[in-house]
Amino acid sequence: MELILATQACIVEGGIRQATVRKIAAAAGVTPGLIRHYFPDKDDLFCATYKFTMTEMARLPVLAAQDIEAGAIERLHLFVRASLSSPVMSPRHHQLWASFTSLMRSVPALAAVHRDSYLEFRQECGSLVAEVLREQRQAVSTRKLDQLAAAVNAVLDGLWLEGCLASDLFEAGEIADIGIRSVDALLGIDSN
Amino acid sequence: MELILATQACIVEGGIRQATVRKIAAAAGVTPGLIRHYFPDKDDLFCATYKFTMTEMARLPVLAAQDIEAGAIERLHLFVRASLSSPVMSPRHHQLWASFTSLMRSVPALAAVHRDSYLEFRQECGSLVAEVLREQRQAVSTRKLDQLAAAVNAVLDGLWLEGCLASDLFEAGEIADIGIRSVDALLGIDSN
DNA sequence: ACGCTTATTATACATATGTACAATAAGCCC
DNA sequence: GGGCTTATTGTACATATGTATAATAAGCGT
Repeated sequence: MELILATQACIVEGGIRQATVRKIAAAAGVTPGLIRHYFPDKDDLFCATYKFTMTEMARLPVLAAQDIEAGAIERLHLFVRASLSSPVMSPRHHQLWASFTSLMRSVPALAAVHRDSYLEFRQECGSLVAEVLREQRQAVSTRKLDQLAAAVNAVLDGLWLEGCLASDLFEAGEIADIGIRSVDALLGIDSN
Repeated sequence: MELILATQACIVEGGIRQATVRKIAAAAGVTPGLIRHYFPDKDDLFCATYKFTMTEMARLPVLAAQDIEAGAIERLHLFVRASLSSPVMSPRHHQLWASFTSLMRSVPALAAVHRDSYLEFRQECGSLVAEVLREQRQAVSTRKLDQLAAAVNAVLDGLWLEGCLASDLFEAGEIADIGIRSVDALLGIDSN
């Protein structure tokens, strides 16, 4: 666990390139040899760190959407706002995410982690969308539902990217506002 | 130019990690020393390759949107479809894009390239959106227009990501269809 | 043919890097 | 406390890697 946090720190500070076994060990306050005691090789450590990071990132939005008091639309809005606010939306998380996705091609295990977390997040989008539509007494085919989930997921991903990398172009909370309005538009909800 | 193409090939094949000076030179059919004759260092070669790649990717969508015969909405649709179809949307381009963005932190010059191409693409979105709104006699503030452009840009980015990485989950052309419907919804256009 | 610029190679070097392994320290159960 | 498992270190190695530089070939205008 210490090693995973140290790996995150190294990647955030200098990107994948600088995240060497030695630097990670130094950041964790141990010697390089220890890493191989816990992980068969460096890619395995990266894989564990990737998994941890994705879980960490999905936690807040999913938690926000579990507000049992709220209605479906409100829950979706909470989910969107949590996804498009700090700390989920941050240069730090983008750096981690980008670093790992760039390794998918050379490390198949990382591709599997990505696929898992992607499907999980998209399913969360799908559930929330489904509840909203049910609340609105709107019946749609599963295919249309899947497509709506993909679209909602896409807006969130895209705005998340913009927010992580160009937060200076937006005011505080503006991206989340755009996200909520966009999702409403996608689902045909009349905002205001 | 040969070197830039060789760099692309190496990154696509094995990711940034395997894109070493020697492998790039081998792919280009030259010796490693030649690279330093044209580029001060490796990061500079990466920078040039990134710029080339982004230009390459923006070409088709921008070209498609220049159809002078078509109306504003149709031009926007052509733009969306080109952005969300092969070859713009492909594992190849994703691998290139992901590799370079993961280096932004450690190579500031790459961050500048990213910022430029991002702003350019977003502005293209903005122009197309503005024309559609004008065609619809819909007046909006510049701020709202910027936000709409950001949202359209986000949907395109997000769907592009999904399509590059999970094309097996969609049928041919389905992502582009979703994109067009989503953009229509964002702009309040009644599809069909 | 000459001279100059550009293209290209060959070789070398210092260092960074992932990995391996034997040795030592620490924790813990009986 | 003895003995066993686990945690941790130190060191070594083979190799990959970016970079530097001198030497050579090629192109080309005059």
